[in-house]
Amino acid sequence: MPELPEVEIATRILRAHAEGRTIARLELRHASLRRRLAPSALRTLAGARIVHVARRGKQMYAHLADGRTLAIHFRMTGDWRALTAGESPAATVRAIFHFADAPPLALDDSRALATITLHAADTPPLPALGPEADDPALDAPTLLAALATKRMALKPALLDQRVIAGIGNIYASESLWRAKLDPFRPARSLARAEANALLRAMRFVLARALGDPGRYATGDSTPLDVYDREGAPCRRCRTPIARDVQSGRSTYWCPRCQAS
DNA sequence: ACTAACCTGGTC
DNA sequence: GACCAGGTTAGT
Repeated sequence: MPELPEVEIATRILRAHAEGRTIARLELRHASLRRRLAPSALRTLAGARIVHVARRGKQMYAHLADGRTLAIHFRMTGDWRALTAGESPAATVRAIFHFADAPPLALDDSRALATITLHAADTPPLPALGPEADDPALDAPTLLAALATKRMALKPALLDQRVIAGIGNIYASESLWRAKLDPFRPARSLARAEANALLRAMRFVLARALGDPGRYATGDSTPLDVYDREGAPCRRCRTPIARDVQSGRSTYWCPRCQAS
């Protein structure tokens, strides 16, 4: 489930439930989470107040009143689930925020790959991330400069969070289709007009997904143009959509519209 | 620059 | 039973 639009919605859920609240206890129900947050660190969270919830790329941050930061990353399958007091959580619930002054909030993550990490006040959380796709300071020359440092093909380069934070496997393919760019071209081969088209395409597909009320919950959602559509006709030219693997990830594209 | 690893669950 | 999955990182 989680690519950037889903993480943005999830961040809003976390904010609504946790911002301004005091943590009574963070319960970790999976060994992989306990490995990253030792019991001693976990204990220091009792009584901590969450003053601000933010998102950077696919990462959620809960900033604590004492200056520390809890970083939550869903990775492949996470989602928040509000629990009613006393409700017994599903087997796929890997962590539960118990609040002193609000109902509990559970991290439901079937694959158990999500991470929760705690960062000291003077330690900036986690890896260097590139600009957000919607950052007004991000323009074609900036994108070109980031891509110029890469030797790999365009599509895997877009998955590097240092280029643009938040672009995942689905929207990398979707953006390249919309911009009519060949995913296999060297990342450094883009012309400025192409970088501009790519930037606009990324902003369009992300905004469309974020505005789609059916995308996060179950039910109808805007159909994707290429992702998971191998063999189906291209919505522009009817050519069958192709699938290949780049850097171990599926790439979907139209061999005709996206030929270089 | 690719592969394995981290994990579980759904689908063929 | 085998293969696939929206992410990231460590190792080769």
